[in-house]
Amino acid sequence: MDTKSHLIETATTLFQQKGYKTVGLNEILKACNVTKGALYHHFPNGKDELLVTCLLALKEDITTDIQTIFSKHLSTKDAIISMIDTLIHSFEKTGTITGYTFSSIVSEMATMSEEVRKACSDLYENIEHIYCTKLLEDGFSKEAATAMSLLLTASIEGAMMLCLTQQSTDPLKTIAKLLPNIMEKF
Amino acid sequence: MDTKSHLIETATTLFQQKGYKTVGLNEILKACNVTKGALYHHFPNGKDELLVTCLLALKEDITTDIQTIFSKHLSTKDAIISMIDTLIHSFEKTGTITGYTFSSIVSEMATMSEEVRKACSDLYENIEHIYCTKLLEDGFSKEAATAMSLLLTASIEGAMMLCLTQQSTDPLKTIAKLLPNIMEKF
DNA sequence: ACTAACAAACGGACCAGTTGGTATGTTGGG
DNA sequence: CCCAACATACCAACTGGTCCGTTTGTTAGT
Repeated sequence: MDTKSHLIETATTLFQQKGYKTVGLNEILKACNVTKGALYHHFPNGKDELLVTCLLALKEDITTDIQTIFSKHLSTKDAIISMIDTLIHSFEKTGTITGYTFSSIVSEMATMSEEVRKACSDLYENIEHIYCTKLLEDGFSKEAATAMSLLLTASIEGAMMLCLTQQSTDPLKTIAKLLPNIMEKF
Repeated sequence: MDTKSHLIETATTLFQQKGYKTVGLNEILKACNVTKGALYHHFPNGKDELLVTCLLALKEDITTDIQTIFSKHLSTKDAIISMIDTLIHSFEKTGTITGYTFSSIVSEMATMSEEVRKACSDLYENIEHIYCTKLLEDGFSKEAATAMSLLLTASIEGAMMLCLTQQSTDPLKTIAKLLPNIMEKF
């Protein structure tokens, strides 16, 4: 394979595994036996240009991948289930999630210490617990409350990520309108 | 205020704004006029210990904050709306989201270039578009499909973050069970 | 009341290693 | 001959971290 493609593939994997800041140029270079001269020949603007190239290629891959899954299934429901299933299997196999999102690249979570991971996990647990308690007061069943509190946590967390990337508060606003409707129907 | 607290507060803010890896010790030190000797006196294990301390303190703050909001409102619905509203206002005021989540700390999004942000934004747009198209085929109205595709994107994205922090596939599994139910009721 | 002893709380120089980036040299195909 | 495609050597800037000296406050003994 040509040097440039080799560089992109290796860098993409490393970025996904460890995050952009964590991965140094030398690490990428060593991983695919390419010298600095070659890198700056193909990417005159250095690391940043390499990242952008990786993201653009990845975007195409992910989009067609999801597109394929959706064309295979009749309803959105089935497609979503199949898609999440793919994610779950990938996680169980590799121990991390790299597909269908950029967050693994812009997140340093994978490289954080166990203590840090635990602190983050504890926070989400606290939040979910608050939600769950209130939902039980609202009259939800135990199972429904548990599932719903997770949906609340996840969708708000995800909406925050979307707001940051879009530089807009629209995602949170939409979620805020939708979640009450959903809760009422349960 | 004592040096240690000062250090924690300054570091927390910087970590939230720029991400852990991006912020150097010297930057923190300069920002609160503290020397390296003082830092390593209070945090013998250096940067990592400082981060963990920040996270633990932040966890308490966030938890009690959300707890307060939830105790003020009668139903979960009202509490969630109020909470998201707080997030939206905070975003509109400061230009970024730092509250109620750790993702701003473990994410490098804020420090990424405009090109990178755009690439991420485009990916989410692609994904949402796929969802939306399928939902319209399913018979959803235009507004419902738009809102629902955002909920799907956000909740899956959030669930992935939860899986990474919890080192478990449970969040995605729960979401996979819940989302079909929700889609059917619309 | 005076002081010796000790420790906590720093201040700041210094360190090796690594970072992204550049400048120059070499090579092989058209 | 020329130019793309590298390779090599090198660079300043910065990274987190260590070491040791100094100040300040507290305690204990006489």
